[in-house]
Amino acid sequence: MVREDKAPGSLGSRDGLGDKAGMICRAIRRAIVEQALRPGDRLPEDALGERFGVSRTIARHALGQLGAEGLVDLRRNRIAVVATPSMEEARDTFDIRIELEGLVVKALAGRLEKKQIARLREHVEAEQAARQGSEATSIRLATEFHVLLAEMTGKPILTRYVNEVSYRCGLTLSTFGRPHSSECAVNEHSVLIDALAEGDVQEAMRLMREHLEQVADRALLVAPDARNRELMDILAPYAEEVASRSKRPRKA
Amino acid sequence: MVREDKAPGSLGSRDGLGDKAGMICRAIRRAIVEQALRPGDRLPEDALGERFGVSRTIARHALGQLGAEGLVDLRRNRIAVVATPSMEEARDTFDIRIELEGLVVKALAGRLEKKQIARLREHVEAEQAARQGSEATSIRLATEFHVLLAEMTGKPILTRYVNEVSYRCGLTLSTFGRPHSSECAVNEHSVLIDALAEGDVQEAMRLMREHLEQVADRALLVAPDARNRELMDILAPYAEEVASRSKRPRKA
DNA sequence: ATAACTAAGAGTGTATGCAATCACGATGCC
DNA sequence: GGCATCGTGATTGCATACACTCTTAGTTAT
Repeated sequence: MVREDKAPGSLGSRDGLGDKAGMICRAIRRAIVEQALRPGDRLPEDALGERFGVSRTIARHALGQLGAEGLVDLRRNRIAVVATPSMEEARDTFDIRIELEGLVVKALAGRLEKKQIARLREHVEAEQAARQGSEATSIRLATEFHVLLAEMTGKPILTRYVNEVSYRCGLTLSTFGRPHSSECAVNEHSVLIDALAEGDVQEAMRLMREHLEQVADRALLVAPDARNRELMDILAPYAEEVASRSKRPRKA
Repeated sequence: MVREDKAPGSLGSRDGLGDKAGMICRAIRRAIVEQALRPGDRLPEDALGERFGVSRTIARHALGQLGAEGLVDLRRNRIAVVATPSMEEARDTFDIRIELEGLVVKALAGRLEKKQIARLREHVEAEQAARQGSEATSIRLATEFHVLLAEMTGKPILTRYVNEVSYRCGLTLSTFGRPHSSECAVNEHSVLIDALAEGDVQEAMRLMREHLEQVADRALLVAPDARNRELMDILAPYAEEVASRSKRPRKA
């Protein structure tokens, strides 16, 4: 045996964590993107460990990773919570996403093999099918479409970053977005594939940018009325009124 | 007291780790960018813990973070080592960096306050001064210039990513770059500040892109002869010849 | 009744211990 | 002499234990 393993210095499928911590990370990421976990939800180390059948050590390690990815907020001596991106951060994240996925498109346009195109169309079909199913699956599949594209570039670092910002965008959607805001995205995915297959870089770039702008708009423009968490700023005008009733029905 | 803390959902200065793990992370990052730690160098948990006066638990946590950032390679049951980016990953990283720092420039051009400009010029002066000092300091300051720019955008996520790719680029330089390859970068920093101060977005973007392309070229074009690590691909053509001598003088 | 104070419970921060795995030199075989 | 095998030390994977901090409910004083 000549020792060839996989790749010496590449962080191919990141999560260098043993495996168990990686499992927890993946589970939580998925729960977040499917909005089963929502911003502000608590993630106590004990509970996580017990739920996944591991010790607090592992759960803690996993939380550390998720914290580094910006999906959970870690504050000293405080229970970890699912991150609540600010409006500013959200806009920031989408801007970055647009640039990164621009790189993806540039790398892919005209270079997709038939098999890859088929794989993409297959995924879009799954997205179509999911529109009648649970919204959670819809959102997850939409996110995974972008991840899939990134993976096809074969560029590990780019893939990793697209992955990360995509999940963060899912979190943003969860924070600010209205329900069913990912309606028409499926068609946009479809025409994007067309452009990529045809090799029209300019058009593909334009489509991707437009698509992401629209996703961002759908996610961000409806912020004020859609959610009632972190309402510090929304409530500010009413502060005096509220001051009378001192009870706060905070969710368990 | 009304509890206003700092910012609820922002990962301001990341490293959510208690403090000690964050210390280790910062120390190792710095050591890497200063090329005191070089690709492939081993980072055993015990040794780290002892060196920093903490237990293996903390060292391990820190390594986890660095692994997530792609600065160290974490493989199960293996000693952590400083990452050795492949040529492909290196190119990849620089591409991403160019896009991200493009965002920085776009956000900054014409919007810099006098104080900020002064701060930047001050930094460039420090870079100038360091050219006569140790190369380690030069490289670190050059990296920190870009980080400083990113911070001035006030965009936390963008700052975080620029930070990460910048450090990764430092690692790339360490892997492929020739000594003294950051010679003229200082001037490029200086003219970039001019363009930013003047508010010429187009010119600033062009300068930044050109600057980074040149940094990449200096770092990557000299790969074949400068270093003899990870020479799998370089040696491929000579494989038959090499087959005779089976000794491999691997460094301790 | 309200507000400040206090004490118990909950949860994190960190160190340590043990089992499992790996690296590497020693040993034996061809 | 070269090559495979084995055993020991080195190192990681993981769980547990304890100290410290924060939260919160109960309590007392005003």
